[in-house]
Amino acid sequence: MVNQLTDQDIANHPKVKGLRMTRQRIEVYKVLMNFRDHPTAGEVFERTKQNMPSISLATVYNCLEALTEHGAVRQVNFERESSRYCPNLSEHGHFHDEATGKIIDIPLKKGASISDFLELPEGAQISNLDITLRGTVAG
Amino acid sequence: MVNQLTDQDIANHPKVKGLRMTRQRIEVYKVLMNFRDHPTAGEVFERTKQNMPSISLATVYNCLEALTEHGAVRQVNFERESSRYCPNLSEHGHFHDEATGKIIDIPLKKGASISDFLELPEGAQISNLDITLRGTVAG
DNA sequence: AATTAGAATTAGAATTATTCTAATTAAGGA
DNA sequence: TCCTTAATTAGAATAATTCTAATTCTAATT
Repeated sequence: MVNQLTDQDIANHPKVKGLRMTRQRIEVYKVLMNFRDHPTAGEVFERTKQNMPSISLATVYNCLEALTEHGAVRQVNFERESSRYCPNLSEHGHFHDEATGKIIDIPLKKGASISDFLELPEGAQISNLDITLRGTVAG
Repeated sequence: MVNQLTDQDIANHPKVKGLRMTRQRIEVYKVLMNFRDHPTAGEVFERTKQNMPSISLATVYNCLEALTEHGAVRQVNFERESSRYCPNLSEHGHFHDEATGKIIDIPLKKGASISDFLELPEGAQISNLDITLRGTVAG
């Protein structure tokens, strides 16, 4: 896959404003932005090594943590599999296609509210919502 | 906590019909049914040892797997924390209270459908749905 | 340009939940 | 009771992630 975003685009992206963008963090974020297939830390490591062979796995973990804590990236978990990383920050769920293994983002319907759907306890303040689906897609 | 269900109740529970209920599986299932607080495998191990000191951790894992595969129990995951186990088989989500650490079951509203809420892809067949919330409850 | 203090990176060790292995034991039908 | 199969067990192995401690980098300030 051809990269669409330059290092400058990445380093100046509004989502990373306020985070010190080192060379390594730029590479890691670039991998996530240019291959939006929900890679694991190990996969990100393999991909960043293409451009930056000296990067270490620990650094990839550190960068992913920094990006996640900063809110530039979401960590996605399927059961206890390796965490996966996703630069799509809009509210969305994840559908794991059991036939192909692909993970696809599922947008929330406009205007829909989680409280229309769940019996939330009185006074609940939701800081985080994860919706994970498993199944197949016809076709 | 005082146990409410006897071994006979447990072994003959409709949800485990068709599953060979060994002494160990009875103990494990009893722990889940009598303490409905979403314990980890390690916590189940500690609790079953009270009644059956000879049980091994591997067996607890095996029993939990057998019960889960049989559909008598649900495995619940929060990020990459230890798996937790839940004998509530009705469709529900899980709310993780960040203040108390408690996990509570969140029923789906009657009549609500996931497709009212998410833009599912054409022809999607959902085999499994997980909804996890994190936050706090006033009070 | 040099200094410096704090942060980031690195390699490798450590951790931890879970799974695997191989041997033993138990269950339940013949 | 005997027999076959499945379940249990202890301990080793695995794998993702985190930790440690040393080094290097950054960027602000002199």
